[in-house]
Amino acid sequence: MTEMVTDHTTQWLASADLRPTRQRMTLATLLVGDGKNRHVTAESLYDAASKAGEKVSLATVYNTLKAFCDAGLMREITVDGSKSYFDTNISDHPHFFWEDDHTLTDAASEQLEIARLPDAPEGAEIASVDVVIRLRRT
Amino acid sequence: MTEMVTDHTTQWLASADLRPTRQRMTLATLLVGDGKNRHVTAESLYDAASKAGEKVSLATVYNTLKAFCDAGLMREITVDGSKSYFDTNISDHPHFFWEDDHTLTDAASEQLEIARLPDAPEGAEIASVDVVIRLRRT
DNA sequence: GTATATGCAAACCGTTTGCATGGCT
DNA sequence: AGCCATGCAAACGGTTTGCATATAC
Repeated sequence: MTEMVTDHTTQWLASADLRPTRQRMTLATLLVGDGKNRHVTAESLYDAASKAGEKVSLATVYNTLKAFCDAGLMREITVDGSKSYFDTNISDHPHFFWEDDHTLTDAASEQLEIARLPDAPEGAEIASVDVVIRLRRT
Repeated sequence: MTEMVTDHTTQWLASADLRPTRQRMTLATLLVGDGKNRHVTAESLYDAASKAGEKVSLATVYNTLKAFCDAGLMREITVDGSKSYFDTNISDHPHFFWEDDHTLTDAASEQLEIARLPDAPEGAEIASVDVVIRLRRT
């Protein structure tokens, strides 16, 4: 009888029909291995993989993050013109952006209440509403 | 007796103690000459100046936009990872981002009502809250 | 005259791509 | 076997910078 054990990370990849290659498993484990949400840049994830002793090229990190986003497993967040952030939390929620160290964290979506939103102009519909709360350390 | 005429554009520069050089006057006129708000990228402003027959280098457009932002005359808006947008409307207000043609327009701030905002985490204070409403043409 | 702005081209940095190699099914 | 993923290095696009020249005050 075949063992049917599939951990969280394996399932995460399988749910998007992405082959569980060594590199993808490495990155996916770093991203969702512990079930927590994470915000990374290509560089930070590359560094994390390198520090973990895993060999992945930076181009593959970029390609993989893009693949994860295309597959709906992650979301790309635009907060800083100079680099891209990727979020494992794909639900609609606001973000804290720490201006001092250019870090991104989640804000609880229940704590944000938008009572009224501008109407979409003629011929357009709202695709999404991005809320970024910029923080300064006191 | 000296003529004291100072038009809107001249005053705009003067209010920020910026020397009214030919290039700055050219760009400032394109930006606020008619009193309307405008959203530009370095490239779009450079093109506008070129089409108007004015000679300004692209590097100067970048430097000038940065100078205008540093002086508090404009605001840089982050909506698209790949380029920077600059807004002549420095008041706090939400933006529409047209995903189809990567264009930025203002949304009326009176139409946005945020009833509740997440508390800033320990040791931090809210610097600003950016709201970007992404639009898709229907 | 002196400080500052400009132009140019080269440097920069994050990201993407082409192509040859290697791995998954 | 066949398709897809990977790695590398080169290309890319937006932005910045160093330095010589020109301009405002």
